[in-house]
Amino acid sequence: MATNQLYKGSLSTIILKLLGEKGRMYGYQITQEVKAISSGEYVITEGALYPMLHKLEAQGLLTVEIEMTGNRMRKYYSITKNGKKEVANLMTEMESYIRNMQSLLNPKIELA
Amino acid sequence: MATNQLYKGSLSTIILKLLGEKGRMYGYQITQEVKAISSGEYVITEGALYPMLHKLEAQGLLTVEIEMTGNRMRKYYSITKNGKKEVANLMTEMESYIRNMQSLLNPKIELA
DNA sequence: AAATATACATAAATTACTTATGCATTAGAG
DNA sequence: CTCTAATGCATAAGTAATTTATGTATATTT
Repeated sequence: MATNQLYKGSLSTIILKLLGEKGRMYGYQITQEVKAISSGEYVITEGALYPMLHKLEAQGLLTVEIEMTGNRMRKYYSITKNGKKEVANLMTEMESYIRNMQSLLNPKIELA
Repeated sequence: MATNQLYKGSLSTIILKLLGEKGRMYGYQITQEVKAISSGEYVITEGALYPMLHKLEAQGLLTVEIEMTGNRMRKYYSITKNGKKEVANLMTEMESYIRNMQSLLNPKIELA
């Protein structure tokens, strides 16, 4: 947290893409997965995560199933058909953003 | 311009990097340059640009020289020594961000 | 037994931005 | 030659994605 501002605006893309690839996940699991993949460089705060999950659900992009593990609640989220459409748009925007940044900044990034 | 949110947080990096490379530029010129390089996909609004230039100047990262072209004012900005240090940090953050996004959004393919 | 990790949640504060408005000069189109 | 668009600066109000702070409860590790 309190890292850089660049991650602003990418949270919904990350959540939807992750759920599209990995199938259903619960909130806490998403934070751990993202932290691990980013080598600890992107830590999703709970204050950002949960409102975003609720928003994406309200928009019909995610559905939720509540399950109990012992006495502990987990809310498993899955991507919907509309969510898949939306993630395609968001990915296009992200690719466009990265391309433009590379043109503007010429950062030393190895492209896939 | 109601485009996407991804550009949030990258304005200072873009301005400082551009000034570091191209030498001095004035505000309007920066907007045109960025619009051109991004094929019109990133349009810096004046309400974002001018306050940011003032902020970077206040932080000692830019200096300004006012010049008149006929009766029209131009404020030419140049990067300072501290500005160059800062842009190096910002570039590292940007590279890190892009790398992490590529990891998060382009999942590794399992090879046989 | 106490601290840390897991797992959810929301409210207030922050902040980078968009939108809107304003002023003045110069170039170009009709 | 007149009017619109482009050039060039500026600031204020509103928006929204976040951070920070706080809360509750269970499970695990030290």
